[in-house]
Amino acid sequence: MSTKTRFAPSPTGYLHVGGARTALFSWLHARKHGGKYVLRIEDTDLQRSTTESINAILEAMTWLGLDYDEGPFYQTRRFDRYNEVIDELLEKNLAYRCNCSRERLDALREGQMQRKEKPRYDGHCRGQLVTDSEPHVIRFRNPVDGCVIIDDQVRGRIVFHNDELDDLIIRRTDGSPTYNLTVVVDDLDMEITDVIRGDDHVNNTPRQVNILKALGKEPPRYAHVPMILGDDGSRLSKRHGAVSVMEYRNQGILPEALLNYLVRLGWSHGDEELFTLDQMVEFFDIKDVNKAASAFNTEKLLWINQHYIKNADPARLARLLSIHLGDLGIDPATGPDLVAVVAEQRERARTLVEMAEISAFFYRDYEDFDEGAAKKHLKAAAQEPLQQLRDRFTLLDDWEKEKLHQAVTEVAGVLGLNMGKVAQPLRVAVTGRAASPGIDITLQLVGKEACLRRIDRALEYIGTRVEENAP
RNA sequence: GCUCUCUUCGUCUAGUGGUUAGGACGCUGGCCUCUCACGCCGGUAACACGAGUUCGAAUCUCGUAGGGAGCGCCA
Repeated sequence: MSTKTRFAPSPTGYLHVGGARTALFSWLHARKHGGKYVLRIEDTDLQRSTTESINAILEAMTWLGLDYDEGPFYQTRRFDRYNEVIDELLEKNLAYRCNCSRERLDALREGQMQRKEKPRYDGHCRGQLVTDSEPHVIRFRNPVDGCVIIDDQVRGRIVFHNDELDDLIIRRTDGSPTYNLTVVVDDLDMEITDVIRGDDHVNNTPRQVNILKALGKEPPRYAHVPMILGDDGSRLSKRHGAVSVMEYRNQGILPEALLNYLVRLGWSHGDEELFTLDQMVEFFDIKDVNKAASAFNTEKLLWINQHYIKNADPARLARLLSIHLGDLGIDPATGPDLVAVVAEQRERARTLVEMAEISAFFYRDYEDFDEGAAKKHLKAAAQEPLQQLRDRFTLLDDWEKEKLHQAVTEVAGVLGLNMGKVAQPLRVAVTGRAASPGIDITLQLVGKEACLRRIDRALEYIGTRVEENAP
């Protein structure tokens, strides 16, 4: 049977990075083996499932580029099928009706807790005759002895003793099927060969295997991948910053960077850090995934993101950047060619948001000088060089970087100053800050008119500052 | 509490009985340089602990400690 994996999120929120990594591993495993990858929405919890969540998850999957071959399937549309299986189990006496009240169940649990036992159903209704006409749930008749052996592809062999397990509910009083039943049926019907999921499901696995055995079916291969922790090693939550995949997009992270970061969390291939999607497919092996949970490190994600920004197609970056410029209220059509700006800025930004921020001055006059930069560079000593630069620039018709570079060099030469003494005040004058791309290309892209205007503004600033400091 | 499980630099990891315990991020010293960044060269820092097994243990075994997950008419 050819390989088939699935990603089965429950639509009770956005897609978070842990889910995304599980999806990536499943996707890679399927692609690696030339198999199929299916998407299934586990929406049987009618209370908590929302269409907004479904859309958010689909959007995130699309953004990441984790395309699926089948689905999305919705469990809520498969209730008839689940009932069919439940009825079959009931008929074969592999399941039974239970009318234990919540009160009895609560009392049972409380007693067990007090006796320091593992809380579980005591099988009270196993031999009881409960009719169809009264309110009841259906429980699976779990084997009482023997054990379940799971040869997990990442955890290795795990053994569970049946006497640790109880008779789980597979159909609620309201007639709806429960998770452990629906996964089993779906994975069976969809012919899933490899179940790759978070390791919070390890303890459910023996129950699912027992249901499978009762149905006379072979279990799939399992691979339980560890969780992702926050920067501080505790469970990942909103207080760690972004956890939603789409939030990373909003913060200017490239999807290939997020995928690359995620694949290296718990998996490695020698000393390699950077992988294209094709390389991931080539080298990935679910058996190489680590067992221990790993902490999400934003610094490293930013480093990887910068790598991809540096190497991305400038035209594509320009398209993405224009969105972030728009967030700043800037229309890139009103200034220099965005692709040219990107070419200069892409090795200076770790995210597209950063790139937008450091590129804003190309499109509009800065609000104020950066305080430290102005203090350091816009002082009396800068007056003369700036004035001379202004004079030369005014006469310059051919506004391109070679000529501009020449002008700056000449002013430095004439005044007997090194380049820094001339270029830095000029940079602060033109960009408002102490850091920017090379001064010549910066001048060229900002444009003659804006440069002259901003130099005047800087000269004015220096003028008032000199006056104030005068005795 | 019970069941399952995890443990190499701050972080992600390589390592499968013999290594100066390697790489990457971060931090840091330097080079380059008109600034920032990129790039390049260097530094920092780890086998949780304790017993075994062995000539030899990060690697095998058993404990201990610490962490995680599960124990729902949630998924």
